[in-house]
Amino acid sequence: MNLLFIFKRLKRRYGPQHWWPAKTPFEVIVGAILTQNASWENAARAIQNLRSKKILSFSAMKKADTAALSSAIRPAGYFNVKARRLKNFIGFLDKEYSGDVGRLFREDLLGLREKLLGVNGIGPETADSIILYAAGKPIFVVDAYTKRVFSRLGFVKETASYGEIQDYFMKRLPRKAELFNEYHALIVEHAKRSCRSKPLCASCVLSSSCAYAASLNFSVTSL
DNA sequence: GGCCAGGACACCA
DNA sequence: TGGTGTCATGGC
Repeated sequence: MNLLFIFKRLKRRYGPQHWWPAKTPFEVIVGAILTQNASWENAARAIQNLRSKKILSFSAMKKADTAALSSAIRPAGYFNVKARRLKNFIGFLDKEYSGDVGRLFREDLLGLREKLLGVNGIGPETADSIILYAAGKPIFVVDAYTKRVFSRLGFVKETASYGEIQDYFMKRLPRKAELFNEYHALIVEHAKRSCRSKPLCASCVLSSSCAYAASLNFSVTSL
């Protein structure tokens, strides 16, 4: 049982996920910030508000004041914080790349990651989501779902850091953006359907008593 | 009414 | 380096 095998089973079960749900790379970036510790549904509401208020572009967002932004993105939660974070990114993009996302993405993967992490409000997961889903560069995105599912499976420790989990995947998978794209999306889809309960659900994911695991033909003993 | 959702950061020891 | 408090809406 390896990571590619799990990927194939997840894909067979859930099908292609077509991530990221956005129209442009800029919208991916906005969405990545808005979905921080929020459901995608709420982030999508906030994006729709930005769209209808015509502040879903670099130039419009640059002109908009923070109060207008925060008012539009209320449904995503933490709206004051996230409005500031959007502004931080806009300021960074303006200053260093003249507002051109394409120029930003011409940085090599590690350079891009370092640049993004330098923006206050963009942490590891948000940076990697932007790199993978907006820039199309191969980096594995780790989120709470990834950690929950794969620590339960015994692949990584429950206390593993973001970097440790990311290394675990990237050392064992071919470095292909399409694979990383689909894998992360499938983990999210699977976890949303089967792993919501807390404390850790013993029957989650790969236990033979888990309906979803059974549907995937997984079992802990076959690991 | 409580818990959770595709985190990140400031602050502290 | 690691732990804790904070930010906040909307669905179940």
